[in-house]
Amino acid sequence: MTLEEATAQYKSFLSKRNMLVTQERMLILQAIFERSDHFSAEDLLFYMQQDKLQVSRATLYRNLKLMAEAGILTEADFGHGHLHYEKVEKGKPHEHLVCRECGDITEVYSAELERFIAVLCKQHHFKLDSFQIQIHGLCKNCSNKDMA
Amino acid sequence: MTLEEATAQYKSFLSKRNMLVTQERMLILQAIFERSDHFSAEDLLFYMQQDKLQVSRATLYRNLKLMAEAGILTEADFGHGHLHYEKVEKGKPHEHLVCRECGDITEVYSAELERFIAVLCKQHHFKLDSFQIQIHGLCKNCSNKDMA
DNA sequence: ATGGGTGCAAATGCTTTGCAAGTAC
DNA sequence: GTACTTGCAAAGCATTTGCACCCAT
Repeated sequence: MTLEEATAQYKSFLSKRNMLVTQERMLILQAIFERSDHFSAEDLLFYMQQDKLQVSRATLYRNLKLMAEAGILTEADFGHGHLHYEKVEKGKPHEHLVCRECGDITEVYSAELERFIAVLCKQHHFKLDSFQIQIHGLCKNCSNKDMA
Repeated sequence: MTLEEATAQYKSFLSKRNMLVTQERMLILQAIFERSDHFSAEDLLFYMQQDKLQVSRATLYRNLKLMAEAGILTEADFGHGHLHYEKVEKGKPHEHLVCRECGDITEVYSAELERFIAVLCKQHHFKLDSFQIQIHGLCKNCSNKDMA
């Protein structure tokens, strides 16, 4: 998704809800598209302040939640005490390898795995919204370090 | 795992670490075995206070973390603002269906799914500690209610 | 003009921590 | 006796909220 597409999608979402297109909302969207990785609300706040993109903490938190509802971002909790956000991408993997040593998060994709999730839901008459798979352990780098 | 087995395992863990077997630790263990489901620290605190099992909040939090390290409990974060704990059971499923409506958590098991996780890790040279699969959506009951 | 939006600071909720007193070994 | 533990209250951190002022429509 490009910034332009996201902007269009967000504006449409906002107008459907009778919500306003504010400078702050556009600034946040822009800042998110200058980053490509996972980020926390505080990360983005810091980043925006560096860049002199002025938005208050409260507004940022309010809008990250809103953008998740709008389908621009996904929210994920890796048990690090804060939420992670990332841009929604078509065909984005939902599998995360979280390293307990360096905290690094690698995304992986397995179509087969995803097919199984769907089957599992069907079996349990569960209406799937979203899913995430968190795999905790040691990444390649850190397990090499461990041996040294 | 029975209370007796868990007690033995915990005592062995504690002595390996030169930690003491206190009344509080035994009370907490006991309380956990009186419950079968998922619980949060605050749930358990409330429950224990009802039962006149006196343990302070600080001690409870400290010991839940410890019991997770001891392999008696597992910690899971479903993005509800607090951690969930549950007793470790041999062959316990790691898949959770989390209902966005009623908050209910159903555990499901798929050996096939678990096999895929292992393969995925191997492919990425990732040393697996643990994993969890969270599936968010509407449970059978709530999706029926929705239609009404 | 007017209803939603923003910034600020205070509040919240879960969890952690410093410290003095208590207890298992 | 001497660590390790506990309880208390205070601190910490991410996040939310009340409210007066502001701005997009």
